[in-house]
Amino acid sequence: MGRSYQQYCPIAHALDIVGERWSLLVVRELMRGPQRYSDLHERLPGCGTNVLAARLKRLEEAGVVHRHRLPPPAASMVYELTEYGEGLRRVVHELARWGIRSLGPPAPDEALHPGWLIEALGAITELQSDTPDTRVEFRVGAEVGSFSAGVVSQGAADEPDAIVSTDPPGFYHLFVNGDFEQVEITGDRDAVGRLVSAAALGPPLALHV
Amino acid sequence: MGRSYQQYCPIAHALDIVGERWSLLVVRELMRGPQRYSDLHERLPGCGTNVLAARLKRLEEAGVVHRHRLPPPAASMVYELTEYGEGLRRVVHELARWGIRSLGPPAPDEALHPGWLIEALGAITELQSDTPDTRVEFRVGAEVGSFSAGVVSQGAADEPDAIVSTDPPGFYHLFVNGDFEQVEITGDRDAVGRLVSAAALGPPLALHV
DNA sequence: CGGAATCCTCTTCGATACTG
DNA sequence: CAGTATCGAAGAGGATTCCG
Repeated sequence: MGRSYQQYCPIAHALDIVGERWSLLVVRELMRGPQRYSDLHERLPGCGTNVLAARLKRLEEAGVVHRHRLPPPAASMVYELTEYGEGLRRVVHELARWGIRSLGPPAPDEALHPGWLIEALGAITELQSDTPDTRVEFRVGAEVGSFSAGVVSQGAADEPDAIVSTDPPGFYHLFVNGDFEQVEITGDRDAVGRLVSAAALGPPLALHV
Repeated sequence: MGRSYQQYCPIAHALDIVGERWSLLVVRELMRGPQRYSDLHERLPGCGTNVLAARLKRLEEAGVVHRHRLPPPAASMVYELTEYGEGLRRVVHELARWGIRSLGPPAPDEALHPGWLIEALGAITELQSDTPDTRVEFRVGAEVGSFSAGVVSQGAADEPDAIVSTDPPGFYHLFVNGDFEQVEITGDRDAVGRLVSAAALGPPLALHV
């Protein structure tokens, strides 16, 4: 176990559990669903095997992660978030919403992992219940996801108000800069506008060091 | 600078900025307002002077913190959050909301820092706009704070629907366990109930290691 | 006195190699 | 596949010293 901050404070306590290096990225991976040790290791380049093992053990002790063996024949070990661990989804989404403002757009040829769009939509629209009747479908590169009545789902939308087609940089500029120049919209442009406004990510930062 | 995760991901990027040990606790302190170096050092026991200096430098580079000199005669240096740094408030509050579930109540004689109540109310009621007309005043130990129309403020409330008097453990049990046994309420008990429900912290965890 | 830079020890990280 | 063992490099923590 890492060293505790030794303060009676919910924030310090939370960081005692998930504040060590790699911990929240392990959680990020498990938010995609149960994963095996080697899946995690593969998706976290730079994380030593011993460090990953230590983090998983710590997270399990703290009730964030549950480790269990799959039923035979595929009798391998998988890790998954507990109900308490699922509670970190909001934390991670808020962190993503904050981080995106100083991240900058992806390079046009940046390799994004499959499923990124659905997670991005989830984080962007986290907590937004003020776009109740808006339905928008996003087609970004090879990914398709949609936002409908406050819920994000993979794949095409049913009778969307609008369809947004773009590439990852265009998607970034749409939500971070409110820039509609790099997206192609068919249908109700205002529906997209409402979604972007509701996301309320805040202005981007000039490049930092 | 610490070592980067080297991933194009808003979460990894955010953690590159504030994921190092002590960084988010520095931010927590600055959320109380501008602070001098020695104030921060005093409030972060266990944090070495070199580590604190390094974190502040990193946070300044990243546009999270702004450092400036107070006008004479008190020509000392103060650190404060930038607009971008203020954006971490939601992250920190979500972390607190998550952490509180496994923290357990404070010891009856636990020394809490002045001003804790107002921060606790802020985190607990973060994002809760579904209690528009509720006004509750809290008197917890030496601290007084109030919640009124979605806004938290220090001191007594103007014509509150209810006044809650208790000690810190009672305050904890009220919001985390929904336990009204350890609080004394004058006025509209349901107003307090609505606030507790809206907080929606989730169930507490059994003691973890 | 406030705000660090330096020095030194100890722990943790990250990479590789190895084992049930 | 799922880790443990090992080891050099980097970072944390504590005390002291230096600077304005």
